[in-house]
Amino acid sequence: MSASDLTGPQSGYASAPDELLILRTSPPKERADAARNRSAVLEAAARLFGSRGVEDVSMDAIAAEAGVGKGTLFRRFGDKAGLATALLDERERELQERILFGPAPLGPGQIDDAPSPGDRLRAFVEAYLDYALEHLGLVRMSETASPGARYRIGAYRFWHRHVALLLAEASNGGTLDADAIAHAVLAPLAAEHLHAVVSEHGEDRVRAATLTVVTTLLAAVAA
Amino acid sequence: MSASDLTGPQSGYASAPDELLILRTSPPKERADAARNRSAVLEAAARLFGSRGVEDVSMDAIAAEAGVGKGTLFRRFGDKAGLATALLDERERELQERILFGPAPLGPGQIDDAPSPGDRLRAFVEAYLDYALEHLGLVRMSETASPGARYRIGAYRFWHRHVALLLAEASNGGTLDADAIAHAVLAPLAAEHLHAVVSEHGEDRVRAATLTVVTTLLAAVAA
DNA sequence: CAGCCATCTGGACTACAGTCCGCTTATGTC
DNA sequence: GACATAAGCGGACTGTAGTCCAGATGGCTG
Repeated sequence: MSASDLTGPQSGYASAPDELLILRTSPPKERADAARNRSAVLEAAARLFGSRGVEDVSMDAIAAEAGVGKGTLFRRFGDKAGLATALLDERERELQERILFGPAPLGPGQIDDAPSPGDRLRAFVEAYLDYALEHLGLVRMSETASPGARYRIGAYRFWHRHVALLLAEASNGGTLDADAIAHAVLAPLAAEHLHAVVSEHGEDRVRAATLTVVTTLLAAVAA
Repeated sequence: MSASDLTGPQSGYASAPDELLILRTSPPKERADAARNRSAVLEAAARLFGSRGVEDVSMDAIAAEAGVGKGTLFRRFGDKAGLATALLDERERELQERILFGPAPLGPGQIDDAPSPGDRLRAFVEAYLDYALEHLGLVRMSETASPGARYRIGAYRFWHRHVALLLAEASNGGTLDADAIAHAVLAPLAAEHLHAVVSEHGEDRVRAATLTVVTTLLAAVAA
């Protein structure tokens, strides 16, 4: 679920632009008070996360800061992971659009500068690391606040499909279980993993190591 | 911490046999009542986890079933993750010993049948998957019950060191950041990841995909 | 055996995530 | 403008992880 909340007018839209057309039916209008509360919550959450850390802010505190009841907060965002996801929504969407429509090597580029799938995959890993490391606290909360959250949110499905498609393309007809291998490629991009490893080795080494693994995989797959 | 509790007589012993000698000082004797309670808790926990699932058993329930107070439970095992770790202790230790001292290709073998580091690494991944998939509920609890738990427990350090050593050996003097890459290799072995991917693709595909990634990495590293 | 004290005990207590449901209010209709 | 009704609201409530500390107890020492 990468839409900014669970019940707003955009609810039901798939997270990825390439799926935008699927469910255009009946965008139910959002009531004025609902809209007011929604933005109040998001602003309050951003404020609190900024001043104390993401870890140290309770849902009660957010509700109080926003001046709404707890029930409202939870009905709107489902749980803590959903709230984090909503806050990340814009950044995430932007990255997804660059991947789908942007310039090479991250995006498909133009006909005359089409990048290789391998280049696109490496570019994806770098861009994703930029995104995740910049907002690590939030991403981590969105992935771990409830068990299994990472694999349920729509964004993960998007990354997974993207990686699987590129792997299949790179293998060029080889018998490769692209779906399953894509999960393995995404595993070291989990926020929990990044958090632990970055604090041990620093961002640069983590970036380099992740790229090494992906690059060697691509080399073997293309052969 | 792979010892079976936090305060018992073995506390302070490092988890891996190759570190056993480091801290032999003052194994404080465990009081009889403490020992009784410790095994009561472990038995109660095993019983409850077996009958309901690991997810659906609260610490209160375990304390009640064991006939001890909550304070005792938490002082002994730290938190839910620690309790799970204690329950896994024996199995984990056994695997660690096979790795350090057992027959090839998982262990170092004898002088005349010494396996290659690549073979040992593949054997490790297979053996670890056997272990983790067999006890997935418990392993998952031990890794996720508290945030960052996976990377704090001694067992992870052991697996990491083992993988890093094998990678370094396999690269045969190449300039390889074995420590950082070892983390990336271990990422798809996280219980949370296994849980999600196995329920999507099944054990066989997950095993195959993980081995594919490791194998391609080894091929590139050795070259 | 008596006394001392470190260790251990257990349940009351806090804080937090998440649920529930009776009440309020915005909005479309006549 | 009044009404009907669906949508939304919020705070009381529940269940759980984890903390704390006053008192009990086991095990050493003389």
